Amino acid sequence: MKSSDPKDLKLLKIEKSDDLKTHQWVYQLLRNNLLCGRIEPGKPLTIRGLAEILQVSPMPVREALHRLACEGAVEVKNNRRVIVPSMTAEKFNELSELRILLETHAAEGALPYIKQQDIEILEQMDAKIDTAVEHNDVDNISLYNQAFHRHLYCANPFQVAVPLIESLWLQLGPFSRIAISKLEKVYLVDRHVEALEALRQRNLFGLRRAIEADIRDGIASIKTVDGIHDYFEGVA
Amino acid sequence: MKSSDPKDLKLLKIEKSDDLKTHQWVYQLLRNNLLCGRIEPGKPLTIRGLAEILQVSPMPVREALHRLACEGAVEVKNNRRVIVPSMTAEKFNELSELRILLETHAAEGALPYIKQQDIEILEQMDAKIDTAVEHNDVDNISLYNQAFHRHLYCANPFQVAVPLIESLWLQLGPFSRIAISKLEKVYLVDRHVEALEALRQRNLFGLRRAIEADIRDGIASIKTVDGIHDYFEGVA
DNA sequence: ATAAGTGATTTGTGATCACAGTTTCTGGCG
DNA sequence: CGCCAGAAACTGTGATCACAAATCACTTAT
Repeated sequence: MKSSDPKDLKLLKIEKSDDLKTHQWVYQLLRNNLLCGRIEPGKPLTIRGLAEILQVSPMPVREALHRLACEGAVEVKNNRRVIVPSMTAEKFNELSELRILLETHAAEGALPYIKQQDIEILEQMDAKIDTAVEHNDVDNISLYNQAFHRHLYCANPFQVAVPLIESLWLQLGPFSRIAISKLEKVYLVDRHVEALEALRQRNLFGLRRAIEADIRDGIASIKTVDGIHDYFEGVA
Repeated sequence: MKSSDPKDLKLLKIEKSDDLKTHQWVYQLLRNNLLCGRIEPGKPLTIRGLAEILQVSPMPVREALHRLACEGAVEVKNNRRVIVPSMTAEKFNELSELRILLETHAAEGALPYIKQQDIEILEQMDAKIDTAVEHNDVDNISLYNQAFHRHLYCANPFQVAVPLIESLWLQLGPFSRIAISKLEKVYLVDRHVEALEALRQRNLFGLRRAIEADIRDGIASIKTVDGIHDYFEGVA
């Protein structure tokens, strides 16, 4: 069996709730698997192949793939082949810089709307992250971390940056996951504690600094991976 | 005839080149019409209605609408009705701030890659903008202006911010157009000349300042529109 | 006359089919 | 043994149909 066989995929399934349209279910499922790095860069994805794996008709898969392509999570080649884009060092740096730009801005915009209840929710989320870090549960570290950031930014009811930020996460996801999975142990200074403290004090500059530090820690952590350069561009 | 009739649409058609897929043609057509403000906020769009107007099957229209929804150009309501989102003052300010953030960043990243040839192309584009301004040709002012900015940012081959920026343009487009069309005469200090001068001198800070000034001028120009607040939120 | 109820129409979604372009496999030639 | 042509399989795209949900319009009861 060729390694590029579109059907050679171990997908993390999620249950399909009834109020979810089929194409939304397929989209979220593929999205999760991309963020988890379960679908590696360079992997060709086909509509019919995925439809067979997921036991749905090709139509909802078509829509989900188009949406993911629109968000930059997958790339439609000229040959109309759909693949997970490979990462380059320059692209990685650029995406990281954009994350810092947009997320510090989003945090700043959210600060005035943060209520005590939000802080409590964020504390609970951070606790879940800590637990995941203890267990070295890379999947949940990513998922809970994103949930933490999303809840913070979405406190601003006039938020429009979050979709852009999620697009960045989607593009960084597959690569980050592969890199992080090479780490023996994920160790991070808990910048979320600093962010929470800044939220309580309504300290705008402190919040921006905590968010930026949080993102930069993640980047630095990835860059400590031994032989990280092998994972840029030319992944077989 | 009800004003909300989906078929009551005067769409600006574009010729369909042969190497363009039908759904891409529909997408670009709708995109242009949205940017031109020809489809006003609040207008309901239906798949079958558009398919009949454009004389294509519902399928490519479905894909085009989904893509536009993904980019924030149209909004899919809970009732699965698709409408052009209305603008609020807060959303407008937020989108404008994000434009400044992302575009100054993109300009900075592009500067090292700008060649003499690029500067000449940009000069020609700026001349076309000037001509459009003279003739008060709002359609082309927008189009050429976007082309100018896009060419500048895309000089960086590792560019990843442009899709995000284009999403912002799409969300601002319909509203800006309606606002600008109320102006008797578009008058702007030509910040592009300043940007070009900064490019020649490889002046990073000057370039950022020119881009920011260019965007802020546009915002200020829109805000001079008499009764601008009538066009926020509750457009009939 | 107004408002609630009910049937008819329209909507988006998903499935299936036909088709053109691409890739891949295969068989025959140099 | 290597290489290239041709066929077979596969891919994405677009069209059409069936269906459930939502909307609209008309009727009816108060």
